[in-house]
Amino acid sequence: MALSHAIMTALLEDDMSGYELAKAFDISLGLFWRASHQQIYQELHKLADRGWLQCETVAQAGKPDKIVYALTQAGRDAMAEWVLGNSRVQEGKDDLYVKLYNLSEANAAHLAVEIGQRREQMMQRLYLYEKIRRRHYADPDALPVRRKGVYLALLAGIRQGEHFLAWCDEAQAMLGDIG
Amino acid sequence: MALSHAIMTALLEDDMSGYELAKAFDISLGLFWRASHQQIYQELHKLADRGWLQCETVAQAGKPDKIVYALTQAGRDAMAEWVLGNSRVQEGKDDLYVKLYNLSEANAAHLAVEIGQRREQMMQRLYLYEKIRRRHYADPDALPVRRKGVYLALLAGIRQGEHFLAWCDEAQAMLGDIG
DNA sequence: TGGATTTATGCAATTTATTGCATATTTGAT
DNA sequence: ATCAAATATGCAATAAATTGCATAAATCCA
Repeated sequence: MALSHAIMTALLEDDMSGYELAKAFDISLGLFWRASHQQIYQELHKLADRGWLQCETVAQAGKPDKIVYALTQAGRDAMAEWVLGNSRVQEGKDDLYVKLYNLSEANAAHLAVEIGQRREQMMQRLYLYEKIRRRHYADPDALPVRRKGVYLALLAGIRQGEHFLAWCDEAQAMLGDIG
Repeated sequence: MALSHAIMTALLEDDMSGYELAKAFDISLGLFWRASHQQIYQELHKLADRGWLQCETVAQAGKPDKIVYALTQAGRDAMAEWVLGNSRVQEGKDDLYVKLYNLSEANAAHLAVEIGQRREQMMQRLYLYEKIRRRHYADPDALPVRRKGVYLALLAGIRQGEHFLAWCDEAQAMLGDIG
């Protein structure tokens, strides 16, 4: 299980509540890992039970209380060990490509629309990630070690996104000739 | 659930047994969907129960019998309808990127090795996909409609792979300066 | 004839992920 | 006052995926 590791990674620098984590997963780490808030809350309980996280209820002005989680030393040790193990790729699964195998005159127009929507979503994401990159990773070689890793991950996401946009254009051009 | 649709897509042109499907998922469709043979066999039962597939035991010379599955008309109809619905992206989940967020002097060398392994795997895949492309999709505009869709999916996979190789090189260069 | 390998299919337990609720606090608008 | 929306946390049922077996026919090699 690696959702736990994704969560602990998000907690490396900042302590966070489940709610904050859920939002963090939409942005920074979201390119590489998705998780619902239900999953996150459940995992947080498990990690706290295992002693890798500790939690504390924090009162807030103008908002309900929150439960803030922080990595314990045991948690940090577990992470350090995990990084040295072998990674597992969980290949992305995307209906869109499977649908393309079913291309016909009857659905070409629909698929062109779907691709257009995906393109739009990716544009918005890329805009966000590019902003982060320009703001915090403008000079990658000057970054401290850990941040260099974050930079590389970000770079992979951005490149992937850019390639996807170009592909969308090609695909739509080709689909346009059919529908 | 869309494993069912991936399976039925694989059966669009050729009837296949579970064993053959499992192998087909490693190649052609494998860029976009992964499934274990256990999952496939189970899904085949469900689809047959639902009337979307029909099966037939076929004796083979020099091999055990196999159970070959074929799309029924109901199955084809269900597929045609499904394509017109909204797609769901299941974002890829990859430990490697999460690990990069944990980069340190202690693990930079290990991560460089992991990236090298991934690069190698992707090279082999790309070699296969490029071969398919050159052999069967050399002139995309001349393809029949359905094959154009397959071409577009293949193209997406190849582009993604090529970008990944380039990223690996960059990442290894950066990691080399650390470890 | 015994043993490894490939082909071929499957069950069962467990872990992960999704879906659909349920609840409660606080702000701000009507 | 009430109602919507954002914040915040959670349970339970189901679906999907993974992991670890188990079986069996046929080939090939020693």
